[in-house]
Formats: sequence, C-alpha cells, structure tokens
Amino acid sequence: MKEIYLANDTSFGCPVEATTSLIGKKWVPSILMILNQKPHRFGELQTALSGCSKKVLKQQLNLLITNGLISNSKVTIANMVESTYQLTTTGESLMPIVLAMKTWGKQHLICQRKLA
Amino acid sequence: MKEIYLANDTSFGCPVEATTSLIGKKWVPSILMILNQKPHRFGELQTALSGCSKKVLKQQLNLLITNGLISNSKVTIANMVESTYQLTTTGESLMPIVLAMKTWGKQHLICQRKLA
DNA sequence: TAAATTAGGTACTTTTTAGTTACCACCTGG
DNA sequence: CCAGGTGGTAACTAAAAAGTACCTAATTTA
Repeated sequence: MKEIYLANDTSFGCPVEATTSLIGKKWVPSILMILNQKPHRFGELQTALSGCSKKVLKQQLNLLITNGLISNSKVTIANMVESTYQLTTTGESLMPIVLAMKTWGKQHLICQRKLA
Repeated sequence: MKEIYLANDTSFGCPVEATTSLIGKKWVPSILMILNQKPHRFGELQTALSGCSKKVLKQQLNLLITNGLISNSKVTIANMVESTYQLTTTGESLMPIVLAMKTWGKQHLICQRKLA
C-alpha cells in the first residue's frame, strides 16, 4: 500500500514537483477531465479509459483521494454497490491548470507524434 | 538516443498527456523555472539543481531542445566552451502553466510531505 | 607536460510506474 | 444453488525513468 501516496519521506524541492507528482501519472489528467464533466462510477471510468487496467485505475483514483482531489461515495442501492467518484473543490481548483495544459498541448505538440 | 524524444510511435490519447510527458519529468519544471530567470550554462544548472545527475540533466535538456522549449548556444570564447541554455518563445509560453502549478502546489500540497 | 575546468558520452544498476492475469466478496434473479 | 454483474485485491512481469561510475576531448595555466 505504499505506491498510492503522493510523497513518502522524500520532500519535494519545489511545489511544482509536488503538483507534477500528481498530474504526472499516466491516467490522472484523463480521469480528472472525465470527472470534471460529471461524477462517474468505477465501471464507467473503466469504459471511458479503455486501455487503463483496473489495478492502475484504482491506484490512481486512490492517489487522487489521498490527496483530496476526488472523493468516493459507496451506495448499496437495491441491486448493486454503486461506487461513485467525483471531484472535490480542491480537485476543481486544479482543473484550470489541466485545461491550460490541454490547450497548450493542442497548440504546440500536435505534430510531434513521430519524431526522430 | 531514443529516450530523449517526447513521443515515439505511441500517440497520446489527449493533448494533456503530451504536455505531461514534457513537464512530468522529474527535473523539467525546475529547469524551466531556473531558465525563466536568465540563461544558464550547463555547469550553473548543475549547481542549481544539486541532486540531479549530469546524465539526467543532459537528457532532460535534450528533451526540451527537441521540443523547442529551450535552445542551446555554444560559444568558444578565449578560454573555455560556453554552452548556454535559454528559453525559447515556446518555452516562455509554457511558464504561466508551470507557475500556476507552483502556486497550486504551494496552496494545496504543502503539508503532505509525509503521509501514511 | 601535467593538472584542472567545462561539457559531454556510455554501460550498467536501481527504482518507479504500468500492465497482466487470476482471484475474492457481495448481491440478485432464475 | 448457480450464473452474471459490480468493485476490488494480490502476485507477478515489463517497461520507463533516474541514478552511479567511469570515460573522452578541448583548452589553459602552472
């Protein structure tokens, strides 16, 4: 259970690194952008992020929960366990940055898929 | 020489991922912030980023050059080779995002150095 | 000529992150 | 009781990123 944490004993040299250690995870930006639309269930996220394994998805969701960017509510309605993930206020506060990164990427990196 | 490239055959699912593949590197944000102050020589960067090995520093500088965020000019003055790195216009255009990440990190992650 | 400085390169190892596969627990309808 | 869906865990493997140690080359000064 140690891989889900943002930081262990190693402190970050600067706050950007701390932020990067969150959004630098492979699926985190995508997760955030999906949850920015509306809360999603685990299965829905899995479908939306085809290519991301259950394990990694859960791992990165845990990372986001641990750092207060998203929250999880489990409701055992009639038939099934509904496990829903949604952005917290803190998570929402990160969205402008994520979206700025998206815009920047669109403008500057579009043609760099196959270098060398 | 293949690890210095932003992308190989794998295309990114979304532009945020492309941006992340740049600033998600451990020392890249710090390098950018240092170069945002003024151009630096290789040795100066090394001193400023104590903890970053030569190899990784060079690797990440190359990554930034390949993607047009910084440029390198070598001048062989009287005594020594001066190899100077500076931000390009594109590199400068990324700074607002990096600085926003820094601000966000300061506000939200300051006390999360030792979780669990 | 030898030492020191500056900017690199290369081989190898370790650490971190991601992916695969298989499994468990809970609940429900038949 | 059994199949099927939902959410999750554990063990293991693979790939990517970072770190270590040692090497080259040009030049300048003692």
